[in-house]
Amino acid sequence: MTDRPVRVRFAPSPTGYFHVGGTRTALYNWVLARQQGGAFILRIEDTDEERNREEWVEGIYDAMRWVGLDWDELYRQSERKALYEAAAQQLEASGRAYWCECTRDDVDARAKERGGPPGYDGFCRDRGLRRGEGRALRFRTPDEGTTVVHDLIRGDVEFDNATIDDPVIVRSTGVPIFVLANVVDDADMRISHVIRSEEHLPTTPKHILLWEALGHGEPPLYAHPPVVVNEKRQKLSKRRDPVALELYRDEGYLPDVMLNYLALIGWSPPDHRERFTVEEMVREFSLDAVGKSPGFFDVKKLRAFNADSIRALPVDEFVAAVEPFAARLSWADRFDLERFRTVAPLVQERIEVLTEAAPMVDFLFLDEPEIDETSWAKTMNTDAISVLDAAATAWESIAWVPETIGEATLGIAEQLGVSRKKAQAPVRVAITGRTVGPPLWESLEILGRDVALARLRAARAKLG
RNA sequence: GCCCCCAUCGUCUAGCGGCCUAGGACACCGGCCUUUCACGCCGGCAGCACGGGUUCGAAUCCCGUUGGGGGUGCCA
Repeated sequence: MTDRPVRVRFAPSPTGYFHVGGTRTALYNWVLARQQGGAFILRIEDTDEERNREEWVEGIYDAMRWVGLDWDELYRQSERKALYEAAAQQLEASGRAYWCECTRDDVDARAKERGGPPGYDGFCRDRGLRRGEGRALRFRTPDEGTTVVHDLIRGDVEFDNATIDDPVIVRSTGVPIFVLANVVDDADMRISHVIRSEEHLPTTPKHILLWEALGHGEPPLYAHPPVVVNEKRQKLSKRRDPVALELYRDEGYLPDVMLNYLALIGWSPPDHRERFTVEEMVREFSLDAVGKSPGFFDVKKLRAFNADSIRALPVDEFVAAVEPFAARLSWADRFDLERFRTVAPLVQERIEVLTEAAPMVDFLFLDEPEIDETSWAKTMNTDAISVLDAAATAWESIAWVPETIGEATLGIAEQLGVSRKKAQAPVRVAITGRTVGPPLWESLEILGRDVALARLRAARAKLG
């Protein structure tokens, strides 16, 4: 069984935004396939017609492409219904499945009445019902014995068959349920390893039982990596947590950083490095090195990784990466890529996500700096007037390069008997609008002497 | 309720019986550098959930307790 060719699948359902948790599951699958020279299959599990939407399917493709998880084969379950129907008929014919007309309310009511555990009680098991309106097909699970899940991450997990209810496998509408379609496809696609998140572990015995009932022999190898959780340690939810991968893409996270960080929730390379490329991961990944306990999705650490990677980017790549984000700015028409290129190295080491890049140097592109009120109030005191006047005078005749601009500006401090900080701050606010930003002397050089002097005068005028 | 999983600093983890006085990273707090911010460098805070075993020796193995999570759908 282990010498079967490696064929893995990632099987998302298009019922919402593409999830960071799902990205990690996809990554583990993809890495194993690439490492073993196997196939990575993308299977869209769109059997639930009520909840699926075509735009979510597109979202899956976009997200996978963004992080570079390319697939070798693509399937959609909505196009494979005949296969599931055939499997259902086979199970019915062999007596392993039966039609049931109980509604959810019936099942609940009976459970309550007998005071036992909730769940289906096998009411229609031997009623010999035929297919018909309002009837669903249930799989008859064994009443005795145990089913063992051999899990590559967790070891053997044993389930008592008596605790496994008969699951519905075909809805009364004729549409197959996840468990059926999933097993039929895994068999048909000759999947060797089923790697899916921990939440599926409790239903895995049903998959195995079904697999055997269908006569497929040895089931695939299973591996259930732990779930990714939020700060309250609950499974990330599309509803309450910011988990859409596209959210991170739009905020300016690098795709390789996403993969690196996500891989680290539950796995680390043999030498304990934290930063690695996908190539390195393909080389070193091993399922039995995947941890068992749930991991918190820590955006702060993600940001730190991202900042680090942005800094390490060759300048040209950094500039190219910023361009699409600049295009979304409210002042996008004023943005100039070549001018940005001149400050890019200075910006690069000061941001954590790409969306922060252009706004940090907006004053280089706008006609007038956008004044931050707090910064202004903090710096534009009575000393500021003499500082601004002195700067204007000093700047008139010097060579317009960072070194001399710096010398001249800091010279004001001595001349006026104020601290260097005090001399620099009002000038920075007059020029950039804020107390913090990229190195000022370099910024001034790019801005040019005329514009610089004009901004000094404008600020001076506002002070009266 | 029942079934299943999990348990090392706040967080992600290293550790797979002696190398542990428990290592790294993020976060946080100091300091240095410095035209602001950031980078960089130096330092600090902080953890084996609890109780029993097994063993010469346990963070590591076993049992129990507690805690957390997942499942229990005609969702996936």
